Amino acid sequence: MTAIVPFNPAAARPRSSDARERLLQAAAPLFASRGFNGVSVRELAESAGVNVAAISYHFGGKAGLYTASLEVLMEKMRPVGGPVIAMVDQAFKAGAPDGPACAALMASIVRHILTTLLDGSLPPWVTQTVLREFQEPTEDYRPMFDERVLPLQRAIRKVVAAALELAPESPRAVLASQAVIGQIMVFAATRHLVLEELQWTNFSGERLEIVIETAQALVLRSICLTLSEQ
Amino acid sequence: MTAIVPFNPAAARPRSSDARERLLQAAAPLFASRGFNGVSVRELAESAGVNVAAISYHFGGKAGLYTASLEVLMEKMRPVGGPVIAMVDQAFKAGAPDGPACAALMASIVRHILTTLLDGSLPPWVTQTVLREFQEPTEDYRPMFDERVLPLQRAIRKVVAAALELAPESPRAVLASQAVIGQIMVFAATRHLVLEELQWTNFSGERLEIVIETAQALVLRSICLTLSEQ
DNA sequence: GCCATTAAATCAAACGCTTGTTTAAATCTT
DNA sequence: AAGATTTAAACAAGCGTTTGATTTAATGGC
Repeated sequence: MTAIVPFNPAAARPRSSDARERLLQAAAPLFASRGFNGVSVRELAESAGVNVAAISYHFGGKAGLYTASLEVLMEKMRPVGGPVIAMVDQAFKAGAPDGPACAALMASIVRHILTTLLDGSLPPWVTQTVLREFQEPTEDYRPMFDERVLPLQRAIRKVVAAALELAPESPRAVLASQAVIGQIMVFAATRHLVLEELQWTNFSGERLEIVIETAQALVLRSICLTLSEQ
Repeated sequence: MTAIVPFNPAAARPRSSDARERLLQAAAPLFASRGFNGVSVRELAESAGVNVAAISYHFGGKAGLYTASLEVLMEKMRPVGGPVIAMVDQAFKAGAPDGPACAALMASIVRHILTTLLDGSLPPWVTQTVLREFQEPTEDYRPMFDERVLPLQRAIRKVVAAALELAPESPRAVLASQAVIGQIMVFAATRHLVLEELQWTNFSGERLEIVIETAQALVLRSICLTLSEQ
């Protein structure tokens, strides 16, 4: 009569708990491609090779599994924004950097974000889910957004504001940095369209380099900067 | 036993067919905010104030209603891309325009797109649905994409390629135009985030003007152009 | 002008099926 | 032996769709 209540995700798990891990791994790509309502618990269970009841048992229900899979997904996003934030903090440690330093910094940011997003090391369903939550947030998403996405936005805005000599909180700085973010993220958001248009199959190697160089050139020009080297 | 088969959308509708119109109007916002699987037929019917059976009767099923509502939605998108394509065609009638002409043309394009997307005349669920289909296309969407979105992309690419003196089919032109499209569309895609960040409630009047001017400045600089006037 | 005729549209109710969840027995692990 | 885990089966509720009767609106013969 009383429900078995083991679903404490943080608690030390006494056994190997095979099913839990298998579900967590199988769920994310399915949710990513068809959304929460587009996937049934039976499909999730079958894809993970476990019994349907395992979902309620380990996660308290379908919604709990979604939340948990969203958390592991956001963890995978850490290498995208983390280094960028660190780089910006470092550069601004001794006051706002000058023009050439800003240019070099922004070039590194563009390269790092596009590399981590496009080079294939990050599973495609990660960006897929983040973009979905971006425009149609579930309530679970908000804290992750505040923790992961917003600091990245703020970091980029600092650089843009410095380059354009604007106050970081001014409307123009907010809008300009949003435009810059759009310039970069569009390649992740429309990944398959770009690949189709160029008749490419992926962004590896030389092709990624072309994307990065083109994006760098446009981003830097848009905020009145150029790379001084050569 | 044989099904009544009146669901011919194009055929002249003999009667007023109240329910059909009411469903079509109620469905789009619901589908937009929660997706095809997120809305039930009973909810659709109740929201439209009609009987559940009306959906199967008039559209052949829930999927048919979705397709139909996607069509009226794409029709609402016509004023966004249509004039842009016309403007570009006009400007390129006598060969590629020179620098200043390109700058003026691109400035007009940015102004037109941002105005139609943000000034509130277009219901918010229109862009919402388009962006959703963009990254998670249903099969109904593809022909509409080819008809509406692709020509707009091509038109913008022509201008970008002309400004950067690249062949319109070259990878760099494709990528650069995609970055420009990202600069513009990011304001529609992250509409609520930008509003929240600026503590605005909408993009009307003076505020829209700031957005347009900022976007124009960044887009033009990114493709090596400036407005000659003043 | 009026009333039977006919087809379209609407309706409440039920259809078969899938959904997410729960149960209680069986199986593992220590 | 005892608790954690897995299992097949069943659960109620909701799903999209269909049914057959009823209402509505235009038509044609008189």
